[in-house]
Amino acid sequence: MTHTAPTPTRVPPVSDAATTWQRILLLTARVENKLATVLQRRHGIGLSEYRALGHLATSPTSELRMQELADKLGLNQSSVTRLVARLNAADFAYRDLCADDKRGVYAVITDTGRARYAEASHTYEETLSGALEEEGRADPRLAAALTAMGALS
Amino acid sequence: MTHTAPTPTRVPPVSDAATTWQRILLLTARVENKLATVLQRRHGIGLSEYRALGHLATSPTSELRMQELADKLGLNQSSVTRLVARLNAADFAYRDLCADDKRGVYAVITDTGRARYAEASHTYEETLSGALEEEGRADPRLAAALTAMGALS
DNA sequence: TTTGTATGCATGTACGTGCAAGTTTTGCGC
DNA sequence: GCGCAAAACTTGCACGTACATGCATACAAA
Repeated sequence: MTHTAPTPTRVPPVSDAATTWQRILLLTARVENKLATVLQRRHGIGLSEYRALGHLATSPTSELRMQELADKLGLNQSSVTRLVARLNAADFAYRDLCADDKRGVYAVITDTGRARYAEASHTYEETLSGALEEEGRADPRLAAALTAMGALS
Repeated sequence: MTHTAPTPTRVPPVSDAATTWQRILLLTARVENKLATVLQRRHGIGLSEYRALGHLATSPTSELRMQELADKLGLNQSSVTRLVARLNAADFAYRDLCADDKRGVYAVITDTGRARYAEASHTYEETLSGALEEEGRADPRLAAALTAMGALS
């Protein structure tokens, strides 16, 4: 008889769902990376900063509670505390205490912040749709999915 | 005539592509978070560790060059240096020098690592498909897109 | 061989984020 | 009114990652 090597654990095969999920993650990583790089180079702001400004700028009152902003960004409270601190340091936003609920804090966008966002949004939109089109060309199945979701026209 | 407030910059509307992209990001954040939490709680390993083990385990030689691993994971080379160091500390992998190219380093999975991956993969696969189904139910357009890509059956 | 350049990693450092703990305020039951 | 849990933030700390740099090796040209 032949020697049997000390059998290493059999590893179950990777499912289609997991494989596809990996593709999705690599896609988002590439796109997010490109967005971050371009935004930083051309406008000197990060991705979270940009998106925070976007939410604040499109708020009817130009302000948002910290927790609201956290939810919209998919970050937690403490991250938003520091994010708003950075925006404040750059004069893109300031903190304002709620009169009615003294626990609450509003993040309010400044005109400077609004202007910076307006400039950057052109870059952001262009870069995003460009990147998505490119990804779509490289993977027709992805293109179909993105179109179905409204990210590609 | 009426007073005109000091006109703040007009902010261009957010495109459909950007809105959809945000939905995709929030989706991936939720799913990745759930995966990370469950994997950490039930098996004591992080997401990057799990995926690295997966790539190593499914490699025909049970090993990968550092840079290869970085590409597959969507991380950069320095992150992988530290990732493999963590795997090494946990006895899930070890570093092996290439004989032919003395610059090169292989990350090699151990039987312990392979076993841990095999255990965790059940959890991972279940959690992933569960999360995707749930997301799909909450958003039919997303369900269609995920199905088109092969992530949902 | 020697020189110059590229490749493959490792290390120092900085940054953004999450978690846990702490503070202040609110609201509720009594 | 009083106590007390919950809510809204902030802060300390640790972790994972990226970028820049450095080092050793490989390769090509002279």
